[in-house]
Amino acid sequence: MTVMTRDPGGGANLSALRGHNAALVLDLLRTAGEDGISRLELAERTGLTPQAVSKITARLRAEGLAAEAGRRASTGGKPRTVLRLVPAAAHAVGAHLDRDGLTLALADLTGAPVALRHTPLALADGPDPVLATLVAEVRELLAGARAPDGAAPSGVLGAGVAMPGPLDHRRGVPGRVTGAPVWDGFPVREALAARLGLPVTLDKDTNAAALGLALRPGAPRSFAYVHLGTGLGAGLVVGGAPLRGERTGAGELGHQTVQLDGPPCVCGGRGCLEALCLAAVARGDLPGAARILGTGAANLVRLLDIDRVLLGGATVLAAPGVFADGVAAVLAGLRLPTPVEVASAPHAVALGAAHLVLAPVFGLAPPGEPESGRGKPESGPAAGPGDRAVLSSDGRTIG
Amino acid sequence: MTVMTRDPGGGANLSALRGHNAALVLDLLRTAGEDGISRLELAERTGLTPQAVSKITARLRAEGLAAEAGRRASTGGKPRTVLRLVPAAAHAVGAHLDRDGLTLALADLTGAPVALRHTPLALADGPDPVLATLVAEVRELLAGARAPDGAAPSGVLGAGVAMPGPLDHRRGVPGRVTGAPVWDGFPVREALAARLGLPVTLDKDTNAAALGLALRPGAPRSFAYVHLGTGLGAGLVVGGAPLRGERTGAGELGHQTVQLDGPPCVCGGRGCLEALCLAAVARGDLPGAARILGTGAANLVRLLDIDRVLLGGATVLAAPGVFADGVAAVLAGLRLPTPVEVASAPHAVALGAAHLVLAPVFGLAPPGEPESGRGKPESGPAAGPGDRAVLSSDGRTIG
DNA sequence: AGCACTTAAGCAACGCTGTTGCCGAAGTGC
DNA sequence: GCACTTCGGCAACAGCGTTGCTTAAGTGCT
Repeated sequence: MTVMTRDPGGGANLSALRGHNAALVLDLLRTAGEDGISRLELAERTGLTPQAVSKITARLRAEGLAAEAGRRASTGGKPRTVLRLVPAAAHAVGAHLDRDGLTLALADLTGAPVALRHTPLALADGPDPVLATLVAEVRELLAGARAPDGAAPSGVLGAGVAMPGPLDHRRGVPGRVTGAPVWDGFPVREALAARLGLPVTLDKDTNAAALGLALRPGAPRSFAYVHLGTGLGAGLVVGGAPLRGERTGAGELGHQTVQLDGPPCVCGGRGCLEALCLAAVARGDLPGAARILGTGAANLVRLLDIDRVLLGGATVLAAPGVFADGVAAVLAGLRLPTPVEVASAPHAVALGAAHLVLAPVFGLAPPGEPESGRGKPESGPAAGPGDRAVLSSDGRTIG
Repeated sequence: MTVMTRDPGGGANLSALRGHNAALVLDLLRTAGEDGISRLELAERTGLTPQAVSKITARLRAEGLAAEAGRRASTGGKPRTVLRLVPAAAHAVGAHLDRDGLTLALADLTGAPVALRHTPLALADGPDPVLATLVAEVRELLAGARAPDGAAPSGVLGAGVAMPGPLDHRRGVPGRVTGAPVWDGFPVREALAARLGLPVTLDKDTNAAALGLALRPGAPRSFAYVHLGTGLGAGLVVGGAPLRGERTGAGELGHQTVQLDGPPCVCGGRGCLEALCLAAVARGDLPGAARILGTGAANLVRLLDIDRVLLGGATVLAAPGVFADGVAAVLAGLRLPTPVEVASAPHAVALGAAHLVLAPVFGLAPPGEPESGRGKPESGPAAGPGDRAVLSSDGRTIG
């Protein structure tokens, strides 16, 4: 029952312990949402003593992250006090940097959108103009999201940036972005962090979307977010956390071979799922495309033993019923009981990108940083280890 | 740097903290192997203070799990004292329950085999005769592995059992074992635990093999163990830990569709990798089988972004060069730099099964138990939470 | 040889964690 | 109005890693 999954280089001191439990409680508060949750429920769910939960929630309340919100009905004694997350206690910027446009979201601590922006933009123009636009747009976003009293949004924890792969989320650097070699190896994370004055996290668009979906209350522990738009990709969530692979390459569903002797693909292979599926779409055969997509989804379900398939992307959203039914039919034909749904959340990627920043607050493994490097301890001279100083309320620095 | 990955229901108290750090140190001692590792290196690798490492290693030495073993060369001051794991401090039984035979291994704390046994056996005979044989064989194994002074092997922590899927590692119950419906739903883990008087962990054969490979020193963080024998399956290791999926079904590589319009398969699909690959083997076309297998491996590498492909199983081992070269050629043709190797470890599954018991000692997530159940805290009335009592030296009970 | 210097590892005091035992607060139900 | 139940905070406590200092055990220059 103890369960702190190991992670090489992850010695735990008291500060880490405190942070771990605080994150755990915060996550339960987040999951409880509007309903809230009582101290005793928190104690039951965490396995901690009620007294420990009292101390932890007292700290969270002092930091402004949680607040009391009414009481439950009595069951014969003193009624339980309900605690809730304070959504406005902190915010995160999410940026979806796509081939033809930039979508920005400002999300509160619960991940709910507070402000949104969209600007056309050509990713192929390269880092300089694109990042300049991004920085300017973020500033506009934050300026436009002032509270009625004119105060800037409190506690901006950082910015999450989602863009098409391939890239390396650990180093925060894109690889050969399709059609835009100018991005290759450009240190996006560092450059943006310096210009925004905020911590920046970079991830692949599908991973960000999947993360956002994974953090919704009631989300299944494992699912695949299958995105069919101008391309085909997937975000894999296994055991509640996105599966990124060693080089952020996981989820490359588009170039799965599903036809050994199929037509050659630009990737060097034959019979790639993306090529076959998009070809069907191009000739107007949406049910055929759905069947092919369903085969890819079935492969995913069987290989990873996941609980659900979520479909998204412009092509799917243009005919959601056709794709949902087509994919579900393929799974049913293989006697796989996995439910299929269309994830129609608007701005899913931009909001998911914001979750890149929010997730660590709730104890979900952050995507960035070495994370193991085998031997590199990066013995922290900077600030006390495991401090949750991220959440002290001075994070509104922007310029 | 804090990094204790979250796990719902996983509140951490001091006892858990202690266990976590002890497991971390034990894992580094294990990884260091014969070379050993000094206290200061342990401190650097864990991020803990040298003094904390001193205390932890003192406890481990008191428990008999670690011992001093010589010193390093001086670098201008007092030479570092080398610490090593004591292999004989604890043991684990590993059982590979295959369709036609039972292989047993007794492994020491490092996972090295101390004793081995093999008996022919028909899995299809069902639980009663098979488990009776298993229990008798385990007793023979332990009796035969006495030290020169006649003492039974110290600290038998439990027994790991690996068998063909499908099954549910959480409940410890097989599903519809191919060709043997008598096993369906039989509580193997509970029944064996009661009859052996030992904790029992159940897992799929490929998962066990992959776990064993993952725990070898120098193993890559992520790899796929692809097993081609009478069937085709895979064990997936991602980030150092086996990926089992929600119902132990992950790794079902055999029924990945790689030929949309291929021949029908018993599973209900068409063009399944297993059917195509085995058909090529049956007609003597091993290079063809290797190419097909390579396509399946390439799909894995791309989907999961893993570091290496390990091949195993009787069919592969009968012509290792052909398969290794064939698979590697397919990957190279797709410009995937992933190395391909043949994992020729004998008794890989039985030893991997022993690792099912050993892994938790080193802080790797154990495969059994609810692990999250969303809300079920199973508040532990039994023994103090997180106690490492497993390793107190009275574990030799067998009757 | 002898001395200064460097590095490793243990001892003692300390701060901070969750835990335990107890008590007041705030309801229900007879 | 009183007994009972349940919630949640206060205070004392045990145990964790940390800090400051001391001792052990080498190297290298004089």
